Amino acid sequence: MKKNIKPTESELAILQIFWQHGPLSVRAVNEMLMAQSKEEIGYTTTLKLMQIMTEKGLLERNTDQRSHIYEAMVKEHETQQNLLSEFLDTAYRGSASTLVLQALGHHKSSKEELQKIKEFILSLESKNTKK
Amino acid sequence: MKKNIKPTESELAILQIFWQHGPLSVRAVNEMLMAQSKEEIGYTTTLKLMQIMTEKGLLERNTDQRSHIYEAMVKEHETQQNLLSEFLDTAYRGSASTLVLQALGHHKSSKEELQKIKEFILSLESKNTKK
DNA sequence: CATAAAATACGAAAATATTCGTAATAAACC
DNA sequence: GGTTTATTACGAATATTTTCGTATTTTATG
Repeated sequence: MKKNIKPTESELAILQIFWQHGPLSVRAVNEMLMAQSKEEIGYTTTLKLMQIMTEKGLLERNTDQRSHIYEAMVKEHETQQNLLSEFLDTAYRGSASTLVLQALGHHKSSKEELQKIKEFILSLESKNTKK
Repeated sequence: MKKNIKPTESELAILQIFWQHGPLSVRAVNEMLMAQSKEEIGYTTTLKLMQIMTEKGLLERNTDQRSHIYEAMVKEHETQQNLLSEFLDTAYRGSASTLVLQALGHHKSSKEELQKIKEFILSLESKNTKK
């Protein structure tokens, strides 16, 4: 039975780093966070966050080495899906099509991406008619 | 120059009520919040939130009547757009197409909605080729 | 106009999230 | 092995959000 733990904003920023780079030490995560935000972030701040995330089950740590190595315990796709469901409900009252239209309208997608979306819609439609 | 005020979760819930029902008193909002959450919410809790929202410019109040009437000062569409941009960045690292595919995949849309989305994509594509 | 009923004002408690200082620990190096 | 250096542990300060108690104000009503 999976819990639907919702990461906070800071936690999500850290998860993104793990999803992109795989297992990392606190120092590595801290440096990457600073690199992307261009702000000073205390090392112990990052450490504490990662410890809390480990308690929550968002991360797991390996203490074999001197500097502990953490890795994400939740999948990017599943986490996005959970966040999306909530976002859809709170911001769009559940209307996925409104969200989709706005996302397409204001955020550029490449020709290939549009093509992929179109194909997906077609596959959804054929599934419906076949039924 | 528009400020990009980001409503908190509770504030968004209140905005949703205004967007759906137009100008309302504190009591009315409080009752609607309780109706949808099935939980007891103190009247002064809702009042305080609405006062804060007024300070932030999210709401405006009319004090003509005994019980003040509030209304939303931000548009649903624009607020959604702001929230969407941030959500896209933090949860999807900016990939609108990934979000769109997930939204279509996990959240049902009607035949008509899918049709509308398809047409919108076609219009985007023709704009590209014409250019 | 005195009283009761209903609303707003205000401040602060409670809950949650973020940040960091300092102590303790480990291990690297002379 | 003692000293330096880097890391983790821990607790608390700060900030933000949410909740509510109590005082004050306003209006309705007898």
